[in-house]
Amino acid sequence: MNEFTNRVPDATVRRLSLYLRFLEDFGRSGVTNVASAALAERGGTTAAQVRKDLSHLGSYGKRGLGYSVEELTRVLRSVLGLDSVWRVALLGAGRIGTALFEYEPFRRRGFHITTVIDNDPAKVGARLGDIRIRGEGELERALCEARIDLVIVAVPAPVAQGLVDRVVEAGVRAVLNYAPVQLRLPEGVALRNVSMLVELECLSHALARRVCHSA
Amino acid sequence: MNEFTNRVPDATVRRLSLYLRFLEDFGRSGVTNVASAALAERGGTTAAQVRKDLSHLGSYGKRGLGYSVEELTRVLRSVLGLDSVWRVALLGAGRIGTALFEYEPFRRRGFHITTVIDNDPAKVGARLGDIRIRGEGELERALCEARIDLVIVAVPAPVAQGLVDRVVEAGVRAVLNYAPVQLRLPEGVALRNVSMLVELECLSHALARRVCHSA
DNA sequence: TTCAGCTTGTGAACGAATTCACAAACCGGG
DNA sequence: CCCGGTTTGTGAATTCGTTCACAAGCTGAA
Repeated sequence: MNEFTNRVPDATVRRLSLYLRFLEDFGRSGVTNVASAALAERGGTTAAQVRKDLSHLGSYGKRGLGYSVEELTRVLRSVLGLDSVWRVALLGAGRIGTALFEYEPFRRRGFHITTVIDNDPAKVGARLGDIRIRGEGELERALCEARIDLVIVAVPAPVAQGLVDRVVEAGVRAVLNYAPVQLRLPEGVALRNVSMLVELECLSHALARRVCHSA
Repeated sequence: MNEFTNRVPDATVRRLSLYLRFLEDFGRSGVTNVASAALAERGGTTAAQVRKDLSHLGSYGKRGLGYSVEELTRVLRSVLGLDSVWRVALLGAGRIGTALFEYEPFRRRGFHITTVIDNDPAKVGARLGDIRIRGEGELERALCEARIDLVIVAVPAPVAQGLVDRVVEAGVRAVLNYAPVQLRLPEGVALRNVSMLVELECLSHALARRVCHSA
């Protein structure tokens, strides 16, 4: 199974991201080989699942031995597109936006936020780290000048769709959305939603049902 | 199909959370009835999906008419456990923790953060909003006094597991984890992970492989 | 070399979630 | 009341993801 013949299922990609983190930990601890069972134990899944996931990428394990931590780390980084730097623009410099901007792991993984946009006149011109916050009017120019690959949306829900339409028009093909709206994008633009509320509400559902059952 | 006979599939619960948001919007716009097709259009899914999802809760639609916005809103709030206030503790008052603390929609939905813990001596005693930040040593006492239902973990990865063990020991049954680790919890405790990195890495995978995913 | 002990890679079985397709139900008008 | 237009609720079919089970392959030791 060649890594270019088949697309990698979505559920698998999410786990690859976890495996990579575990591999980096193993590497730091000086472990050189790791079995599917060890990765599974660490990630709360099963050895069969790990092997099936990795089999989508090709055949990088050695029977009887497991996987080379170094090699598999390299392969995962490549499959996840982490061996180049991605130029990222942040839309919205509010609480969430600022927290994301300052989130160290992003930069460590090669996601460089080089552009920040906010439509609050009080913020335009101010600095976030060493980036000057630019106004909404400069959106297209900023995206183009900085050759942005990916946009993080952290603006209030009502203005998100309008901004994203312009972002897509400007040629950006990947959007990470923190705004609590369902964005509509044309085919060919990758979208990922991170909803603070959805996960919390899943938990409250679990809590509420549990109470019911024990009663 | 009665709402207490069957458990609601996980994938469905996540969508219910979205539907609720749409219903609230519809309600504000004065719409009184809504068809599955309208909810689907708004949520980027299909009418059949919406009906299947809602059928897990019971039979609240009227054929030929659709769903009563008011009634369905009430039902969803109830199923998601949103008609009571949940007492929430926040572990970690760093960038992420602070942003979460100030995230308005949490409070609007009945998630009240009444306790904040941080192990940085410089922060202990300081205030976040009108809450006094308490030290790690007071964890158990604070959880117990405030009768906490749910904990949000926003501490650095290395200390997360240790804290969560104590939280579970203290009787908390739901954990929302923002730390980039895979937490291990006993049966019966609900866990949800929000990973800033996983979603971003899915996008970079899509960009690198020229595969388009939507979510 | 051969053997014992592990561990991978993968077809096949299984299970879960989504989509399809249509009978049943409802409304308003004539 | 009956009919035409509409929309739900749901079995059946399908697609997608996970788990099982085992042959094949590697290592190190004798």
